[in-house]
Amino acid sequence: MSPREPKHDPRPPKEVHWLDAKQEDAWRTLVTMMTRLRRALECQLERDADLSFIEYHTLARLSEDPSHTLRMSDLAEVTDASLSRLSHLVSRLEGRGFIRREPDPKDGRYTNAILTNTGNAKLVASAPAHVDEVRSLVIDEFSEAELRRLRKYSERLLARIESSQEPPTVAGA
Amino acid sequence: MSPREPKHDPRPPKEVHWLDAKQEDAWRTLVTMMTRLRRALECQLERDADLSFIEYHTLARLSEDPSHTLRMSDLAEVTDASLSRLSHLVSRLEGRGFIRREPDPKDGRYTNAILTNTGNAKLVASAPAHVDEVRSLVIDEFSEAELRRLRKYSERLLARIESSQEPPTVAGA
DNA sequence: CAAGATTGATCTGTCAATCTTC
DNA sequence: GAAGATTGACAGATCAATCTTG
Repeated sequence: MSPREPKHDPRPPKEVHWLDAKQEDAWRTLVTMMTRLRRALECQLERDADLSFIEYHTLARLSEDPSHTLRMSDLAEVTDASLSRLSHLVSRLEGRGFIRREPDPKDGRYTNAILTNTGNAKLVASAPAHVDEVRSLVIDEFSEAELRRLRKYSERLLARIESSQEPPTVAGA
Repeated sequence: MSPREPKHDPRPPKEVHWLDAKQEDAWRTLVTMMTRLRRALECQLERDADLSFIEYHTLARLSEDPSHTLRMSDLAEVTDASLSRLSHLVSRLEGRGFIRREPDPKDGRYTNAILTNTGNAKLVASAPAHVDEVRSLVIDEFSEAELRRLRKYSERLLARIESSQEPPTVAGA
């Protein structure tokens, strides 16, 4: 059933290297934290701004560009969304008047997503409460040094994830 | 627009306490890490076991009980799911033969979710590859001391989240 | 025809009823 | 009637086409 079952492998099945108690504990705590932190933030935004986490960040990333404009594909990258998900999502935000889309005049293959005045106003109105929440749930808990360490740990995890997703290299290449 | 706009508040609008560059950086890195780690694990499980993260953990939590049985409400707690979400989810797992449900004989208000032999076999077949992934993405990156610190940080965040969700206390109570 | 983007079908999660048992 | 659980309608995400532009 498992694709990694060594059916045609002459070696005996590998012993599974289970997590020990401390590792298991650390892992579960991390998973629970990630789940609940995400949920807490989603709830705050939904309640106070009627925006999902990713909708908020879509508006936020657009607002950071001097011309309040990003290509759909770039916006997808910075929001960690697939282009398909972003396209659906931007359609909805467009329907609410927060974003509009137009083809890039330089190259019609690209679509520019543009933050409208309404969208910017929405962000400005929503940001304070959200920043308060991020502060009170995360930032205020840690000293400067701890926050640095937390960032460093996150970066190390990100590096692992990235390298695990690189296409497999050809042996001997 | 924002519910926290002090429309009828005589005090001047509060200055928003924005994040400074380091805080912003730490926060974004943490968010990105949580997003991508979750996605990496979801993908591994989907690919190797045709299970979502929460489906896997539903089977796993059941398997830890000596009688491979938990009440739906308890299972919802340990998987961090709403009862409604769990009910839909268990229906699907039941359809695949991994779980069955029966009313608690002691008290018909409760429903017991029971891991079937098929479900247990599925878990046993799926666990090694998943544990490998957790190891290679997370556990192997950190020393024992670092892992302890990571757990501690997560616990502190969890404590913040919990206390932020307590019902507001009555002043003077 | 390759890259960017959209679309539609399907699946999963959420929310607000509803049902059941004590 | 209260707690546990389920249900159905709806919103959102994913995946595999499909469409468009250069």
